[in-house]
Amino acid sequence: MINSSRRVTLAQVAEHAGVSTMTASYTFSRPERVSAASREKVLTAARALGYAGPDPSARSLRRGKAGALGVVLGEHLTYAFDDPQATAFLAGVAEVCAEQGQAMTILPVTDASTDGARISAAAVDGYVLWTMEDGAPVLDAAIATGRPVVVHGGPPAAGARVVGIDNRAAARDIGRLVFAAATTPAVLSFPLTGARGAAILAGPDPHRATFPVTRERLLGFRDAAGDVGANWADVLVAVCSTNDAREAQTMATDLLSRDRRPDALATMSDELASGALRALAAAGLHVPSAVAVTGWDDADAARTLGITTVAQSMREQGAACAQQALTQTSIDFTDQWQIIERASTHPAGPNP
Amino acid sequence: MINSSRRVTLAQVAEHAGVSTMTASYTFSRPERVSAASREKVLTAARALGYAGPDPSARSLRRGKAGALGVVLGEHLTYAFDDPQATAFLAGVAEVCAEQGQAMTILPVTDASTDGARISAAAVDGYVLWTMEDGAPVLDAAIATGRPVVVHGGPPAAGARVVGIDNRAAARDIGRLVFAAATTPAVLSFPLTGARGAAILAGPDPHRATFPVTRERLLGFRDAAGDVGANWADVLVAVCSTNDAREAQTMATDLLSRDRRPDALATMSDELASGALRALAAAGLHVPSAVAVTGWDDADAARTLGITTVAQSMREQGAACAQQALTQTSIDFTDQWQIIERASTHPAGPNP
DNA sequence: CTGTTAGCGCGTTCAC
DNA sequence: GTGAACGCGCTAACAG
Repeated sequence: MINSSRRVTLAQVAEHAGVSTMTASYTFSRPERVSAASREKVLTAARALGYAGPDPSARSLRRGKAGALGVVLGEHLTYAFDDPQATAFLAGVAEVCAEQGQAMTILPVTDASTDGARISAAAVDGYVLWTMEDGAPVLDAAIATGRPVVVHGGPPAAGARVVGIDNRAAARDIGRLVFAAATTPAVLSFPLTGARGAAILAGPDPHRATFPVTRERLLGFRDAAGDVGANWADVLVAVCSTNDAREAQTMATDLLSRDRRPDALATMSDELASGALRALAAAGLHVPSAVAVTGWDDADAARTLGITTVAQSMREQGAACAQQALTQTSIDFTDQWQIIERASTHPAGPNP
Repeated sequence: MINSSRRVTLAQVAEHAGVSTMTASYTFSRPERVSAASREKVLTAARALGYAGPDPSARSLRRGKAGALGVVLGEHLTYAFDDPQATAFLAGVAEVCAEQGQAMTILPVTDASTDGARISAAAVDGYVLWTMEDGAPVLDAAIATGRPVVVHGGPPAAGARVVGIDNRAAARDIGRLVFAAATTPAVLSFPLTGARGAAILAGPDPHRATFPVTRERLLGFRDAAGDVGANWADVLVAVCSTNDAREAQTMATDLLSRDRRPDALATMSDELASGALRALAAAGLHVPSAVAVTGWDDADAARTLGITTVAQSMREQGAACAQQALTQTSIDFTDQWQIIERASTHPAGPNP
């Protein structure tokens, strides 16, 4: 006997069961507060009427909780799901959501004019943001809702917590390693801004980068170049438009054809480093004796190809972001990174 | 002048602006229906009070729309985000959600006893399900909500649409190709059930598989074995517990050590096929002359390693699922697959 | 273009 | 253990 009308309500179920609405309500939210007999009557009535449980929106309104964590990926979603780092991060977020019984709501970002509205229109209890540019309107929109906001990798903002490693310190450390014996250091970089143009720049001001993570890493590489006595103005920075080995190979090939051929290549990902290795192999240049190379992330490729890299766990960082957004606890990741030395760099000497 | 009280409501904003609640409401949902002057007053008041826009849950309740599509991944979320096919599918779903201005709510599935409740408690307008087992309670829970349900790959269920290719037909086709010159065909399979045990079985009944996609492919391989005159009861099926090349390599090595060494290996993914190729290389067996091999999906690995495979677009299937759940349109994917012949099989002769 | 009325479906509150 | 009112915050439908 299935009720074919618009929608079945709790009140109807209660009436059908011959109990008050509240008894029916308790049957679904706190079954232990209802006598077994009443519970049975309610559940039977629910089945008879095709009632699948309390309406989620009504429940959210009344309780003041949405039961979901909002996740905003700064990149176009296509990129995001293609990027292993991003999916590892999402897996971490998802894990915590599952533990806490929360849904995970991914908020698509498309064009700046409507994004803010979509962010504030989302029925979520907090936000986790990934790869935000400086001054991203989405970040402001999230903060404006008054709900907890955690942003991975920055930028810092009043009303938002930042989770992530100290990219500058890590870049300086690995930069010293790869640049150690070099006379002509160079860098393979992520895009500096959302405009995403590929280009080769000589000693660009790191502050031109509006992606905080990229900026911090450039700053660290610049520190490292200084540490080994190189002049940053002479350091070529090849900016790739995407985190893609093929493009990195092209850019690296270009770098290697320059008059002053680089003899050390610090890159911002193992993916970019893989591309660089291919370019070096094609050019017949030995690694690390002719050119030293480093990556970032300690992805599978780094292990397979023997790339010295910065290890960090995106998955744990994703979990920490979710944790903080959901429970207001605080977890510090600043020092949660580690240099993994492999064959793509000269063995480090004793520390000075 | 920021209001520090609990929560700012539309009515408060309206009062502060000196207009009616409805004028304030229209300012946010249909700005064009409000005079510029009123709109300005409302927006100013909103800013003054720190009002970030209408409460999403209240709006959902009133409108009867959640503005979100629910996505349920049958696997533990960890696996899901690690699997390139799953992320491609999600990217397709996300793309359509973004187009339609809908959020994408991922519903974590953990233990069967509470999953159903979480499904029906989600504030979503429809469901897309991925990798469901026969009789999955989650599927029933989704259908019971009365909202549109689309399930990728099956199982078929009253009240749910199924999207996916004809796996049996595709398996039969590629099976004929790989088994063509074989006397001892064998199969490398996904898990048959959620229990996920690894094992080598001789001619198992395909209906033992409770994952519909796996079942259909086994049926197709069995058809193909019959087509080339092999006795299914003699066909060894190595069931891997995960879609992982390393495990596949182990299982393939085991297969190859058997008395009647297989001379053709049909696998259910390019990942499994990659593992098989490694095992064959290690055993010094030439592909395809000693052993022919096929994969499935046309992933990067298939291109790189020259694996004959079934090409299908998970991304498009994800998009189609979302489209159907959101707009009730219907898209047929049955025939949207294609055999890509590469070096891992003997060239096909003219069709009989 | 603006205002009034009347709930959306539920759960907290406080009685019994 | 159960029930009756009330309102969470908003917007459809209708006047005016």
